[in-house]
Amino acid sequence: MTTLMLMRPLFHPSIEGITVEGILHALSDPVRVAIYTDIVAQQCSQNCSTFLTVSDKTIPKSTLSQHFRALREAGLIRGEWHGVEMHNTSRCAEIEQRFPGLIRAIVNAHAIQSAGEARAKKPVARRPTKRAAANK
Amino acid sequence: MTTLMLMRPLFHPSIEGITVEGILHALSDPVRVAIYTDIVAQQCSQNCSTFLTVSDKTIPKSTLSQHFRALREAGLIRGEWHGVEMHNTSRCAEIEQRFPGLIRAIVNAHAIQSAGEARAKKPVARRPTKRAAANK
DNA sequence: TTCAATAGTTCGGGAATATAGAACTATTGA
DNA sequence: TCAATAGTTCTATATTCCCGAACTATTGAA
Repeated sequence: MTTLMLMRPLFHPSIEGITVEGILHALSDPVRVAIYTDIVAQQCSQNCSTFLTVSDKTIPKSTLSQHFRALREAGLIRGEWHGVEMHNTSRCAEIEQRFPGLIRAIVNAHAIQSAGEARAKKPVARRPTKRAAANK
Repeated sequence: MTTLMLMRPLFHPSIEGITVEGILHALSDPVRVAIYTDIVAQQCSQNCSTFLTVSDKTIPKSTLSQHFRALREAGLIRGEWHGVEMHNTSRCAEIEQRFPGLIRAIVNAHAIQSAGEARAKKPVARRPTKRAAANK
């Protein structure tokens, strides 16, 4: 006799149930924030398997599933089944109502950081210093 | 022969070393965000023992010490020894330069949430509904 | 100088949380 | 009916968090 695995329904918090701590915790993970900013950027919904690799790193799908759950239960995204696949949309309009400016500030800060990292990684995009030119 | 405990110097990240993830993670804890908002509110510095109780809950001082370290190493506060006690000041001006609007949005969101919780807890501050009045 | 008091840190182990492989569910299309 | 696909749940391991106990470091008083 084997214990059965049941597929429980998705949980989404109400607007009042959404907390700042929950949002910050959910977005304090690099994989989750990458997923979330992508979902926000594409107004259209994004499904799980779009993110099997995040910034050149392969994410196991069980881990991905947990990340999506974390985002969902923090109230950041809404997921709904369309046949065998899930459609995810951001709830940023609702959150904007409860916590004005919060999501925008976080997404913006993340963009600034990513831009900085990209600049640091690709020195070709930078005007080389005299010293660097001499070392070449 | 006992292994000795050494008191290593405080670490503070440089501005470039501060990350969004780090900030969000540090502020995703209710105790830490309470400490931080207090330090931001009082421009003057706050020492550890001010926070032995946070929202009617006693926090052990070892735990508090860890929380202060987390805030420090996320780049949110700067701590410096003044004799036997530590003075903590917020680094929000620096962070504002790197991630404009981020801290303000988070502190503001937290204030909104706290106000909502306070309203929910003290029904006297709310105009009672007819139904509530009838049940009285 | 010595010692007690004070403020905070570090250590260690138990609790909670995160990661990821394997097995599973549920839907679709052939 | 069945294989393929998309995602979830289970489980074991790894990491992180919490807090009591022991410790460091400074100050002020005897």
